[in-house]
Amino acid sequence: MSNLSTTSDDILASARTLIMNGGYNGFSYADISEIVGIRKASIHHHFPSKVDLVRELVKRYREDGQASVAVLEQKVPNALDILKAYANHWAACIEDSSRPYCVCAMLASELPSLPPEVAKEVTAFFDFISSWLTSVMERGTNEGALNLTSAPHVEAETFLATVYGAMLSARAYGKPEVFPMILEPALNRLTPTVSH
Amino acid sequence: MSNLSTTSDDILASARTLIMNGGYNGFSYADISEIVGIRKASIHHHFPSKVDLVRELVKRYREDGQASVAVLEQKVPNALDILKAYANHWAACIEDSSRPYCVCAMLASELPSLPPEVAKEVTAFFDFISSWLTSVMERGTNEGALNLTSAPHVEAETFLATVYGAMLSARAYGKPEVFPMILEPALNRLTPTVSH
DNA sequence: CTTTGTCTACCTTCTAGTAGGCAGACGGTC
DNA sequence: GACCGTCTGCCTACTAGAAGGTAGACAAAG
Repeated sequence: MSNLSTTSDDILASARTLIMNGGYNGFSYADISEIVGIRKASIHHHFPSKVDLVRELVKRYREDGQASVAVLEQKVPNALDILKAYANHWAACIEDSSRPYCVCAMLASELPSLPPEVAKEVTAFFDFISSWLTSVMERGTNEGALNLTSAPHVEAETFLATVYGAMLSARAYGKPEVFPMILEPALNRLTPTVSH
Repeated sequence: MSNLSTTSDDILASARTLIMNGGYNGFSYADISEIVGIRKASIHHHFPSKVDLVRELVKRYREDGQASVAVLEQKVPNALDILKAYANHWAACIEDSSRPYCVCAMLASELPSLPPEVAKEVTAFFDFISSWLTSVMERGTNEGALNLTSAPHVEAETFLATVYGAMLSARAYGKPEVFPMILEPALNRLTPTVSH
């Protein structure tokens, strides 16, 4: 296993945590420097500018998401179970406060004030999640695993908005349990009625 | 009409716009200074510190919201119509990009890194909106104006999450039309079936 | 004659970013 | 195996500008 974490990985990991908490303007190279245990100038060696750093961070965040989704699709055949797994992923992150907020949700809310190179990557992330969820909705309704009341892409956007809205509410109230409280009825609504 | 805008009102108004775009750490006294046409030091005369400024801003934002809600409740008797009016308010703000994002949604996402005095006011805003929406849901289901499938407070949180999630999506995609696209089916779901 | 609102001038700390030095690892040549 | 240049990663030391904030003067209004 050559799974040793490199310094640049450590830098990206600490930046991810910092952005999750305070957004793009809420952290500095000095903050990363303290966490990683390296001097500011050394960070510039790995990522010449802050834009380079965050652009790379979001790019990897999206690529990791794409990889996770691919694994999930292979392991879980049922479309409803996929949506549940996605919701549970965030529920767990919020519950144990390991990653209680999506980096791209944070950056999306700051979009208008973000450097354009970073903004582009953030938009690309949302395009990815959106088209993936749409494909899950389409497949699920075709296979009878999902009960849709609107067009698949509308259901996909609704589900995404519910997840991200619930994430924000959990943070605003400081109550992790708000997330599953909102997601449970949302998933029930998508569950086909078994008996009839 | 003594509705002349004072300097401190101008400061608050420009700060609101700046926070809407880039959050708490995304603006400075220098930015306000440029917009209002006044020196930095003069802003400190009105609001000694940045915390004072934003605390007052959020406090007024909540008070204005409470006043608007009171007017709405008096003018519109039907609970479903109230929810529609609330959704339409945001749809209009997003459409004409006058106030395309809620100040408190912006600040809530930054909550962990916010000065505690500001965080307190933001939390108070969400508590207000939440309890208001819960009361609307309760009244609506009692009067037969709303069709709820979960407990009133769960429906309230779901509705709030949908609105704020849809706001984020509209911003992330740069497409205002995403907001009404998500809200329409959400409101339909709450509409009682007329004939049967 | 005090209060209010503005100004200029300044301070300290933090910001992203740069210049240049130094030590060790890598790879090739004799 | 000894020698040699290059490359990598980190360092100290520095810069210019922006951040939030202060001191004190001034003018107008009550």
